[in-house]
Amino acid sequence: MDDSSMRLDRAFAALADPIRRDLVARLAVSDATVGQLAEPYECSLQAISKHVKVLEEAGLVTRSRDAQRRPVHLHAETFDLMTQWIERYRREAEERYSRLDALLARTADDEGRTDLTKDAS
Amino acid sequence: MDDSSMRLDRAFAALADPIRRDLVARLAVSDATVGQLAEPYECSLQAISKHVKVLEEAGLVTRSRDAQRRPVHLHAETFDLMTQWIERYRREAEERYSRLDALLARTADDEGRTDLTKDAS
DNA sequence: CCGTTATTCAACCAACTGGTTGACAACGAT
DNA sequence: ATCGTTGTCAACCAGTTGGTTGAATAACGG
Repeated sequence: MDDSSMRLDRAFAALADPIRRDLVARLAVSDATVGQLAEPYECSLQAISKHVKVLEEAGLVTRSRDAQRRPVHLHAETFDLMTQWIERYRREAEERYSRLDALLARTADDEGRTDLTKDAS
Repeated sequence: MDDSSMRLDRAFAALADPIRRDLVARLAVSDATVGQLAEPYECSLQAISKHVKVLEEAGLVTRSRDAQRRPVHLHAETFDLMTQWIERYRREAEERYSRLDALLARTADDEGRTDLTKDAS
């Protein structure tokens, strides 16, 4: 629904592919064109072009124009968004684990459904 | 190919869905059973059961047994793996951006293909 | 044993994804 | 103007995903 949710959808989906993660890793070293990016892989140039497009629509890279070349650059901002989302819940998970809260996990007092992992009738 | 790559595949793919991210957000507050997790959504319980399975196979949650219930807990470790991956490249992207390295981006001296965004014949 | 609760399995379906090939567009060089 | 380079678009295909429903399993409470 929400816009930042769709951005996260696309960003996570984009990185859920080893080739695209590899592209990101290589772009961290240096900007590159689609042709250069495609070179090391067995697959077609078109396939890589698609991958780059996915990364671009996810906001993970941007592109400029230089003659017929369209160099690709990493775009930090969206990585930041992802980190923030993950870190928020990683921290919770860690804290709850270290406090052994898991054993007393409880909420549910708004509906018929009352107990959680332990009985409480 | 590599094992940690597959883990990242599954983890990123798992979070590329708003329902699953919502499940994670709710599990950060408290552990819960599949039934409790399913309640707020319009869709079937089975669908949520599948979502939880995806999260579990991605290593983002673990489950225990308590009678017929199978409470779900957040598992920090995999979040950590993701953060580390992302942060590594976010940092690069940011540094390169602030140094305006983008303008001089160059590598390629190992093959016939020589120049990048600028000519160098 | 039998019923209830909690959850999963199985089969199916529509939509999406990652790959292919072939044609085409954009630009620079000649 | 035409050619080579660089990249995209379009159509297609196989495999995966997210959802459905209905049946099955697991664990407890009589």
